[in-house]
Amino acid sequence: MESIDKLPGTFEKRINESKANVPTAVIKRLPRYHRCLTDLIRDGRMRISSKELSEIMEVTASQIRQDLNCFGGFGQQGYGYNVKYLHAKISELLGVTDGYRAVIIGAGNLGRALAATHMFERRGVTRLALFDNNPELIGTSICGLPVHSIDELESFSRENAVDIGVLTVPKEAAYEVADKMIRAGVKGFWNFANMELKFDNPDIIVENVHMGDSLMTLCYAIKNSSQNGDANA
Amino acid sequence: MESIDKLPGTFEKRINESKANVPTAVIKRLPRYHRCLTDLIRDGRMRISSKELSEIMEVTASQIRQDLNCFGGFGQQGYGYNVKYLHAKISELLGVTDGYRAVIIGAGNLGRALAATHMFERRGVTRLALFDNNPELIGTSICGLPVHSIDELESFSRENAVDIGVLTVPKEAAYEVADKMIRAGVKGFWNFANMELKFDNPDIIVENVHMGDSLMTLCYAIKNSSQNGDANA
DNA sequence: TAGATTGTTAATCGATTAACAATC
DNA sequence: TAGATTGTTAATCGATTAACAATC
Repeated sequence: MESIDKLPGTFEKRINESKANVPTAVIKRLPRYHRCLTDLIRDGRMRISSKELSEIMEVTASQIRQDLNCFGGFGQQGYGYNVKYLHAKISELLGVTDGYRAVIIGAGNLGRALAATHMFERRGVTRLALFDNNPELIGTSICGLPVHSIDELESFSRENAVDIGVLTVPKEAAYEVADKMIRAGVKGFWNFANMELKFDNPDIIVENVHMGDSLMTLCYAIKNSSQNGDANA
Repeated sequence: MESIDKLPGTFEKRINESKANVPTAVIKRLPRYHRCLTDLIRDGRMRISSKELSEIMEVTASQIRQDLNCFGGFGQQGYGYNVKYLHAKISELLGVTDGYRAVIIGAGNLGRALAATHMFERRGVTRLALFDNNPELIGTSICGLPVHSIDELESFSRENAVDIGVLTVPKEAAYEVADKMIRAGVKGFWNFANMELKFDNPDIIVENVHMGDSLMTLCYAIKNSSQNGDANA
């Protein structure tokens, strides 16, 4: 928005471009900026330069300025960035201020662990309920969240305007569960089912989590560290 | 290795290069190849071409051939790739055959969820125990894994040649716990403590997991999907 | 004003894709 | 042998870094 008065001749073009064409690499770095700024606020920092932030985050100052400028001029020449303002802007970009509503499907070990964290609320996401098909769990509550029957998932999602489905179901059940929710207007899935959930409709967003991939990356790095490594190195 | 007889004049150079300089981007794709090949084996497929694999995985055939060739010629011209052989080779690269040994530190909700999965053994990693400082849990067993006191962590790690520490402790405790394990010869950490664990020693490998970042990426994508998106688009 | 630091353009680097010769 | 498909080189594309003019 700031850019409008700076570049009066081209503002129409700039509005359209402001959020479009942001490189994926930049988007994936936003949560880390957000985390880092949260820490800086906690420490009472009021302002920070790209130089200093670059030292904390171990990236280049150039990258920080380039990244932030994908979304507009959040800083001020000669001053740097206002920590709280930048944090607020990035929160906005990441939808923290939109109050998305989520339900967790599957009340197994992972579902329960996700019910127990503060991860959601800390990021502006409200959890409404858990869903499972185990009659012993239905009607109980886990970490303050009611456990409902999967049979009620579609109507519940519709009536409560659920935005996000957190899938901790066995992979065989993932599509069936997701389809119900899509019919009820759910827009995004956080999928822990260890398979690539995918829909033709580009408006349905899926974030597939593969914890095992992360473990394997760790094993690869251990195997190839200088200490261990291949014998012919 | 195969490259030796193909390029007799330059083999010394090639041995050094064979595993060195593999782009990070390639390494991060290996677990997905591994998963996909596991599925193909389950389905009884014997051979596959880069073309067909590219269609299944929705990447280019060129990328698949380029990626695999970072590690040697696993295929055969005019034939493609032998599914089982390729799977075995990638398993080897990822250390699945090395039988790494892990312990989980923290028997809270996440620690328990990790105790319950088959994620580790499926990737050749053996879990030996959980550690916690809650006296009520010490001496019990969770999903077949004994829960020990944190006080025993260092000696246990040394005596049992533990390779990997899975950290599900509060972030304030992460370095203290990790340092103990490093003294005991632990080489790698799978860190869920939601902070960047980092050591000067390049032989200590850390894989920092930030589940919350993944949730935020999902929210960003929902917010910016064509359906919702910014009003001025 | 002078100093600092951004926003932005240009240069570099790395990763992906295309093309094709090698070869099974 | 002819057809298929890899391994590999060259071309393209995207992402990162460097440099500096704009400006607070």
